Amino acid sequence: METLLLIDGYSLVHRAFYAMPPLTNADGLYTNAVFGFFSMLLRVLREARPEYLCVALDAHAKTFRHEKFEEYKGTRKPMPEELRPQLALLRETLDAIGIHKLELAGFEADDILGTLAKRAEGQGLRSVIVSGDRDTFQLIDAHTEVWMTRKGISETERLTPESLKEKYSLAPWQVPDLKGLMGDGSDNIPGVPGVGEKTAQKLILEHQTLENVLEAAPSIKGKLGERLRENAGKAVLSKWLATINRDVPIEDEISSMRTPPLESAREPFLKLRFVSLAERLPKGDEAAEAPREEPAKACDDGWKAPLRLSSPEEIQAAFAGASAREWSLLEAGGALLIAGGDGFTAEIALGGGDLLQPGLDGAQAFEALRPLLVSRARKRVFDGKNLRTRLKRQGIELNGELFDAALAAYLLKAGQAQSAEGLMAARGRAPTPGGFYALCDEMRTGLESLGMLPLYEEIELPLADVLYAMEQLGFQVDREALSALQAEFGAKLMELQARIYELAGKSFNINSPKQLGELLFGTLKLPAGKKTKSGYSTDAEVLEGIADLHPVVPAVLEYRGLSKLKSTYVDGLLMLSGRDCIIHTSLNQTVTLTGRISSAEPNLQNIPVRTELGRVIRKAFVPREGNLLVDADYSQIELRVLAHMAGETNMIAAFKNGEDIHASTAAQVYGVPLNEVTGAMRSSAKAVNFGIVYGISDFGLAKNIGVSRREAAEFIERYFAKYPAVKTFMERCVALAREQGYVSTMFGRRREIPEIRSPNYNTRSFGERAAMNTPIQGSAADIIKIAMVRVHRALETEGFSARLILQVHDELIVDAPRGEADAVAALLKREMQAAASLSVPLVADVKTGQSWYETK
DNA sequence: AAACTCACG
DNA sequence: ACGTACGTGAGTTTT
Repeated sequence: METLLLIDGYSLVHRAFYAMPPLTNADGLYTNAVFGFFSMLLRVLREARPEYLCVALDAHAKTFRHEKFEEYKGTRKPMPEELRPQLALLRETLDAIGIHKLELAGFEADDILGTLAKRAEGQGLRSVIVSGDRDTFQLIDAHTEVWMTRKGISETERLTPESLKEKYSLAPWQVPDLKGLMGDGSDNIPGVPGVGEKTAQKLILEHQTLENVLEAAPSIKGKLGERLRENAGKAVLSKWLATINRDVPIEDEISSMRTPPLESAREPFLKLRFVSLAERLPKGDEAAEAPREEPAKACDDGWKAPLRLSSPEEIQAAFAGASAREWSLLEAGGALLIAGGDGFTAEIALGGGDLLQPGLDGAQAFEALRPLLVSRARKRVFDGKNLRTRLKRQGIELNGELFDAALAAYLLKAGQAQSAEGLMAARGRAPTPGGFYALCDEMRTGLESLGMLPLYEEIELPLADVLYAMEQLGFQVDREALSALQAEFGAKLMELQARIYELAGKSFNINSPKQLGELLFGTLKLPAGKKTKSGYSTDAEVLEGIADLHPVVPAVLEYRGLSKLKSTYVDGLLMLSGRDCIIHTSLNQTVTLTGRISSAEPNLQNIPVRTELGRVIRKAFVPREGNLLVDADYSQIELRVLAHMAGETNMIAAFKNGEDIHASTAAQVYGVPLNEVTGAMRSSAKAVNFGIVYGISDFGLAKNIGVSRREAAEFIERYFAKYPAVKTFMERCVALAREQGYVSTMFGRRREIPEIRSPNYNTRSFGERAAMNTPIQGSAADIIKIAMVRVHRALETEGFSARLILQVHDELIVDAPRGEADAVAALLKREMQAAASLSVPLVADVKTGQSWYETK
């Protein structure tokens, strides 16, 4: 019988941490917990010899199932500083070895273990669960053993139904009942106060279930009976908390969790300086070579053993007669992995400094590969935009049609940590050249079966080239204007600082929420508003609430605003613009859960605009010499998408008539003619429209517009009465997410929403709002991506030298020669409005200016 | 590394 | 009884 080994990752890492002396490696990194973990894993692997292996992790340090009992958590010790970084190290190392790991927001590792063990049984497998948590005893059955760590991690005790009965006089299913009575301090399960292990065991032995115990409580005498009666509710909840959920929506198949060859742990171990562990791995030539070929065989793709190339000459010779029409090219694990469609594979060790392999540096390797890179052959890569950027620096153009595994992986499942090694590991492939080549086939098939090939081929893949061009071109800034602002803001901040110290009667760090809170709510005794995890909140909302009570408060608000502007924007932009006065942002295509792109280093999608003080920063964003900025933004694209997707005739009519949508909503909801809508009415209608897009809740709306929750609820009700199709649409989004586990956009993009099935109210509610928001935000993102590809192509084919330089979610910015500006403005408007055909018009407004400030 | 705050759509 | 608006990235302080 085949075996599935299931590891309770964090439980063991914790045990290992406290069991091992606090070792650091040569780099000063704490690695004791990771070392202990793998030491234990190697031992268990030798004993269990599992065909399949999976490490379950809690998605968050905090356990969702227990959030309701925050008040009991006072006693929980915070995670030691030496441990926290090791959790990331553990994940990395698991990925590097190719060990399947699983974590799911909203579910604990226990739940994942329980679900997989149940599934394994259905597939005729035996399971071994390794954990330090006695909660897992409830998972024991005829096909499932639990191996409990002993004496730290140096031993494990194997538990079967028989040994559990013998040792604790307990059947596995009674474990939650027992915990319901005795509680569990380490897991924040309260239990019944005054009932410990011994009493709980006695009670369960006598009555079998918790419910029976409580039923019998009235006739139990003395203090014990009294406590049971008083804490019945707590006990029932504790039992529920201790019950492991065995129906977690896990997508990964057990078949994808093949135990990797132990040899693949050697390099990661050596990297961590775990020399003794590396030596415990199976030695000898047969062990070193066999696993290299085995996974390729398992993939049945007929790969030859990889050529190890270590000099430019070898590389050139190896590729001189290359004939494959399609290739894969991946930098991973310190090597360049290359496979050809004809079965050829090669590995080029990179990095120069490795102990085992001397290796070339990346630039040398790419230079030697130049003929292949510039050829028209098709290429499978991971993150083509990044590869292009790298190659550009050494003057190599990447030609040929690409398959981009990073984009494919993002479409298949947004939000999972992205690395080629991780992807291969998750699908049970060894990190070999052939493994990557085949992975790309698998992902393409995956996209096809989900109907996402058009989204991939017609939107994301061409968009990557557009984004590459935008990054390369960059946005010009007026450094002198920024320097002037730097001086101006700096001087003003000095003045404000002096005034604040005087008003406060002492000097302190105004940027420190802690010190500011002590001043305002301690020394000055001003009324504290919200609290944060660690003290009083001092955010703008709170400060505005007490601004009239002490003159230092408005001064602090002003200081805060100015300080933010100076450090984030003025100083930050000056630092990131070189002498050429060009800022190159990174436009990331695989970050957001909804399909938007994001901008970083610097983020040019959050340059101030809402206040005049901040807006002046946009005066420093200018076109190139002799050019103008042409800026076009979609008008109300999300609400138009909503009207279309919901098929809400009332709202569609308003858009068709070219009405001011917020005023129109106000007229509907307040039941007055359009011309009698007041500013206040429009403004609250606008807030409701926003709320709808975000996944409405009366609480959120009430907070935003400052009315009672009841009034907000009535407002929403009236809104839905006037726009019934919107209500139906929202309900359908939530229902779909619950049933199928994901929601979709107009163009077939998917977002998985596991939170919607969480037992935790907050987590679940979040899932519901995400289910309502994502189709809207995501469809709008699809549309502007289509527009970008269209605009980029139109500019090229129509012979303009104007080019796109930035996107800000519903806005496109083009740097255009003066003479082209009017034609480009028309082109932008035309292409953006034609990007999608909805049941409402798509409207884009275009403005031209000498700076970004002027285009608003 | 995490918390807090705040800039944008 | 509970308690959040959706999606991002960055600077500063604190742990």
